[in-house]
Amino acid sequence: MQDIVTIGKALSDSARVRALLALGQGELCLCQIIELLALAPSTVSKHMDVLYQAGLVERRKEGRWHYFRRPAPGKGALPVVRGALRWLDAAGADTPMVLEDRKTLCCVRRKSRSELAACYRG
Amino acid sequence: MQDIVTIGKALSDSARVRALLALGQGELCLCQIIELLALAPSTVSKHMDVLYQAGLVERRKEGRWHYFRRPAPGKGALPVVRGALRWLDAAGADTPMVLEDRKTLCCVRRKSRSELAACYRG
DNA sequence: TCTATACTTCGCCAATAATCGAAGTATTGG
DNA sequence: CCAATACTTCGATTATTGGCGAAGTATAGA
Repeated sequence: MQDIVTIGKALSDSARVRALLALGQGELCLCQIIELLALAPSTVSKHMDVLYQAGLVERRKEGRWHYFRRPAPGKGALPVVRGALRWLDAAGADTPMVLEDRKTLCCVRRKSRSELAACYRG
Repeated sequence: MQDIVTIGKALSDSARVRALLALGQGELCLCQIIELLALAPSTVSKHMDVLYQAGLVERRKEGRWHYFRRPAPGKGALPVVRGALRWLDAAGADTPMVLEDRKTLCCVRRKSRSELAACYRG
């Protein structure tokens, strides 16, 4: 019950939903998500923490980079979380925003570290 | 995409989630939902409107009573809505709050019109 | 037609949430 | 050790939301 509301809250903001759907394509570093969403680093960091607290993403730290990914569909995550992600994927499949983000992500993935780090400077 | 966020918002409040899960048991009149949630009529009315705008409930007016129900699982409602309700039912199944509400609802259903209308007076 | 009922809408307030920039922390390459 | 990087946390601001009671609306029964 509290799970449901927490997950509902997590899915009640378009930035978070976009991030989650983008993660459907695979793991991303925070700076890549910042680039995708075009929001301030502190804002994106907070959004990702909301998703993490809800169990919708896992975090991994590699040096100074923080990576986020979906829990593997098969294992680990609570059924309520897996169900939410299944719903999200079905609901988001090939909607205009998702397709656009997918295109943006292709560009983002090609960017170098220093290009991505620009968000912290300017 | 906007659908997802709208549904997410609708599911981000425990009063609305409880109402939706209660409606899984069948149609309810607003005053019954007011009784279940123990909130002011205006508050509950607003909550039900949020659910309605998200497509998660249908409304029916019979005289002065306003009834709410889930869209039939098989037809009408958008797939995104049906998926959300399926997820909700799986996630909410037999959680303590749901079981308690189910018990409360049994009492509520037994109440007379004038007993239910008490919420509008005091 | 008048009154009671069962709502909805409005106006307000308090609490929560989204956003940013600035300051703080951890890591790492020089 | 120092500077730069890649964050996170803090503090402030603004926007949104949840809550209530009071006033408004629609229906029904006397």
